[in-house]
Amino acid sequence: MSDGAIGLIETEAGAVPRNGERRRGIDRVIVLLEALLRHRAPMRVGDIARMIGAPRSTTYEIVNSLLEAEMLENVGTEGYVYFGRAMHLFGWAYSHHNAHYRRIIETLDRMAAETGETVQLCGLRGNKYIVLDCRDSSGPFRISSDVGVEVPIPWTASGRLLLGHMSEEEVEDFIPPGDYKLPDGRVIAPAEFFSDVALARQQGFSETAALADRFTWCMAAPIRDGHGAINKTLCFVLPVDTPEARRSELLALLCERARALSLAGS
Amino acid sequence: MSDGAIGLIETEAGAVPRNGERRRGIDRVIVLLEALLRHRAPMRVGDIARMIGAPRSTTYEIVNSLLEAEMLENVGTEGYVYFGRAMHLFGWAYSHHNAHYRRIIETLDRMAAETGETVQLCGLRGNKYIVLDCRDSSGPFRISSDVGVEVPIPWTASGRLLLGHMSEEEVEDFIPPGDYKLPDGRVIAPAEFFSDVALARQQGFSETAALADRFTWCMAAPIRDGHGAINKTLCFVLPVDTPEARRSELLALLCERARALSLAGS
DNA sequence: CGTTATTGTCTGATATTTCAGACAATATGT
DNA sequence: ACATATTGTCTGAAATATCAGACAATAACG
Repeated sequence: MSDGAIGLIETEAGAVPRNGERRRGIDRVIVLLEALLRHRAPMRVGDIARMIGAPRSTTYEIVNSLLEAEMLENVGTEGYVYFGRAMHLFGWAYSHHNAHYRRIIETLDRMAAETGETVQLCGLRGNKYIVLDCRDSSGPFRISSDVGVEVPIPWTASGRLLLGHMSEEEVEDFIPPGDYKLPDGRVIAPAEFFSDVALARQQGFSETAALADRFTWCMAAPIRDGHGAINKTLCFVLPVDTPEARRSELLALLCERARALSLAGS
Repeated sequence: MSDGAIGLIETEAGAVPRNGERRRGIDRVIVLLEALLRHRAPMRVGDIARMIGAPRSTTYEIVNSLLEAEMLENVGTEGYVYFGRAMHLFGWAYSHHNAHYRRIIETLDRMAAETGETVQLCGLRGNKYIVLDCRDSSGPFRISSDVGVEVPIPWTASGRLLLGHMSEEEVEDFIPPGDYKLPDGRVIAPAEFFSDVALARQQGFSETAALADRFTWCMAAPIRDGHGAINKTLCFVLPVDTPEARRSELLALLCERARALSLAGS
């Protein structure tokens, strides 16, 4: 095995593929790309095969097709592959076709330039939180987090805002029980989390200090769509020891910019 | 038909699919995504089917799979689809896994901020030129070009640099004859183009004035890889009437930054 | 209103793709 | 040097995904 722990990814649909069962090439491609995204590093074909639970011969076949299309590309000389140039182009097309998204990205750029802090755009993917885009701090204290990696919602300030439209019961059904457990072993009481969500809704912003890790102070403000719903949030990720004066200044900026990006009610 | 001209895309391999012939789902996916990239706007399933030469029933099947994976997403309410969020995440992973590419992007950002001009990163895709990334001018005179769209190499300043490693004969074999014809009908003499390529190699930069269109002055400088080869170029796209003093100042900046991004020889 | 084109969903049959397994050629470890 | 694991490539055969075409339901048009 090349490195790290590589486990079998269970696909949503068929739990245990019975023997003699086959899977469609397209589905293999989808699972493969998602596996690569989670792994966040080039992988070898053999490891990919194990990770997505596909036969090696099939995996070679698929990988070669994707390589030819530049959706994947070879990295290094040891048979490693990772996302290719075509993916960059598709992703670029996605993020620029839509005027609203373009404005958001411009704001992200401007805020990063003005403040020098780490700025993120966040949202949900299923019942997990993900960073959709970010600009890393230019300072020596660089906290960077990976775009697209799924994180339990209760670990995040943004998560508290993004559940604002749900009742306490809905939130309870929505969050997998294990997601209240933090990386350091502490467990957030669900009741406490529900009241955090309510507070975030009332305040119109959310903050967490040293929650998912000991070093960061996160603050999030909602970007509302045309119906007033919160699909995305704008966040600062600061060193936890940032002085209060600086924090409140940044919070005000964050809320102002997020409000400016929100669409008028329909 | 919804809009615009939608022609049949010929796939590289099988010229005319004989009747009774089938195509693999994966290949359909690849052709579909490339078609969507060229079209640069949301499309309806029926139009996609026509464009990629696939049966409608197959196209629905594939599109629905990709929608579920968020590789595509619905746009509007009229059955239009375009690239989805997952593509953004895959593309982001591509462009950040590699330290060199990250440095290039930072340079792009900085140059755009410092000069306010349109800056591009360009490269080849097969025997065509494409813009890999860009930062549009902030000024009122905004010339934007689409990332990922294939353009004949002789239309561009970058193209002249990117062929620098080829002999005159190789260039002749490489460029499709039709690519010497400019959008306005003028035709570049191949001999003239070859000497442009030689000049670009000798100077270490390339400029074109009012070539692909009447309004732009383009200047490109090479980014060299570890072997001294030119894979990518850095460009400014300026209004054609930019004063000479400003142009030479920008050219100097461009060459300096491109050189800084080039990797030391191995 | 009749005519024509489109959309989205189903169906059954067959051409094809996925799959298990074998293979030689390297690596890796003891 | 031996045993073990891995890589990349092929093969034949069985399971099935792709395909043509039909269908009802709208939409577009004169």
